[in-house]
Amino acid sequence: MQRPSQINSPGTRKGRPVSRQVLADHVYEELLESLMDGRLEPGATVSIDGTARDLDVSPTPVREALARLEHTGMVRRVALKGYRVAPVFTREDFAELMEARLAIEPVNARLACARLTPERLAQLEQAVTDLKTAPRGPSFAEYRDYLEADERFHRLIAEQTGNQFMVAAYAALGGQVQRFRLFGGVGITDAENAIAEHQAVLDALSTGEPEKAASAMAEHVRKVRGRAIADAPEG
Amino acid sequence: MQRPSQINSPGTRKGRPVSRQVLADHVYEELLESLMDGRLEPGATVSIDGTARDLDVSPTPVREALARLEHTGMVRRVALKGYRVAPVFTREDFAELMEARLAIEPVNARLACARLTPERLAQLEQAVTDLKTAPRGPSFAEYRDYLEADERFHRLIAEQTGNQFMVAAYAALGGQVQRFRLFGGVGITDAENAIAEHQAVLDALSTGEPEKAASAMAEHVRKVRGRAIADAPEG
DNA sequence: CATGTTCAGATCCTATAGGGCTGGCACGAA
DNA sequence: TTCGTGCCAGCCCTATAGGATCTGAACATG
Repeated sequence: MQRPSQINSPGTRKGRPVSRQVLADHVYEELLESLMDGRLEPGATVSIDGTARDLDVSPTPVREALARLEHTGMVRRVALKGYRVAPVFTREDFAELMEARLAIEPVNARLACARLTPERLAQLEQAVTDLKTAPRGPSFAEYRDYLEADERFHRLIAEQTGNQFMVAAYAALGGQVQRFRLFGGVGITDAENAIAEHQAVLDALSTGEPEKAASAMAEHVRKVRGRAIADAPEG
Repeated sequence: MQRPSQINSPGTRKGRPVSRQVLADHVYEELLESLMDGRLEPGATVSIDGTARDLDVSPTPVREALARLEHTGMVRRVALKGYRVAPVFTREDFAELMEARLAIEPVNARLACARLTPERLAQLEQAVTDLKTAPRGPSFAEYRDYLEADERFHRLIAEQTGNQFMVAAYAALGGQVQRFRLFGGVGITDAENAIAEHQAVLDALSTGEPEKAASAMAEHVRKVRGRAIADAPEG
């Protein structure tokens, strides 16, 4: 084997990392990052052998990583032909996503309200703070942190429901990823408004008002949809 | 290679099957069936090499199939330790599932109502018919068709929303599978009631009443929850 | 008896080899 | 010029080999 043990080199076995890494995990994260950074554009083919060469591993772990990615909808597979990055996000896709978020996220907000713990609340506040302080320059890289904080806020609320299935349902929307893929299709010109809306949701949660949190979340999603459609460069 | 080409043997190349099979797909379906039939019990280890031997294939396609299954929540993986069938469905898990279904399925029913096509309606009617005629004997095998028809009904409604994300969210609930895994935890003693409730949803859909369809679906889920809790053998 | 060590078999994980198919290019014929 | 044919490189897919790691049992030690 060419790469004996970058992971867990024999000399450093003290305490042992809680969750050891496997090459396929590394490949998975690498591919995910490429997808979110836009280095892999929608429609591009993702060659198994090619990716293996790029990352200097064998095709086996790449296959495993891609099999997992396929289930997220980020890449699509055609038997005996290989993987492709999922096609571009159309306006209709966006409308569908917002419709689905509108069905799920207000419920999450309501449920989260009941089971909110102080430390969880602190995490939410941190996310909103990060939203406010994140740079918002013109390039993609400068929006990365903003988008990450945005996604983190919504994901935290899903997790705070304490309901594994609501988390799974939220994750099925491509939470983390769709947000990134939207960039380019609809620019982010609504930061100030969006921050205020997040703050409103947070306030309702911290004061323990479930219905208010739900309606604030619903309003947020609706407004995001409205602004995005207004900003959409093509029709 | 031991198994030269069961698939696409060179002699039979006429027209070519539209979607050729790959060994990993076959393994995936085989494992899924084992899981649903209960041959693989919750908590049991799923050995990669062992499965490969059983199915007479190499470990490579087995790894790929398991990587896909992991993302469905049916099996869990621990790095360097292997895969296990997901633990048993507890009462709390069940409560969470119902809570999530209550958030998602009525919305699906409402959306489906708007976009219902005649052929789609026919498929729904077929599902309800199958529910009525399926055998309901004492053993698991005799409930298979019933459970399948039940799941099909709900999945069809999700698909009829025309919203890919609602379909994904529904699928995230483990639609197909959780139902099967419940067996043993909560018996199916409510067939007659459940059929009537399905019929009510179907009626509302066929007469084009979105709100009525949504409320009928909500009532159905709530009643399923109620009956299951009443039937639960342990608590 | 309790606890730590050693060892062997099973298992996971990765690399490599090779078969089969696909797509593109060159080359030649109409 | 255009079309058809053959070749070749690249890719997907599966099998196999072997190193790394885990597990459980036998064994030794306090």
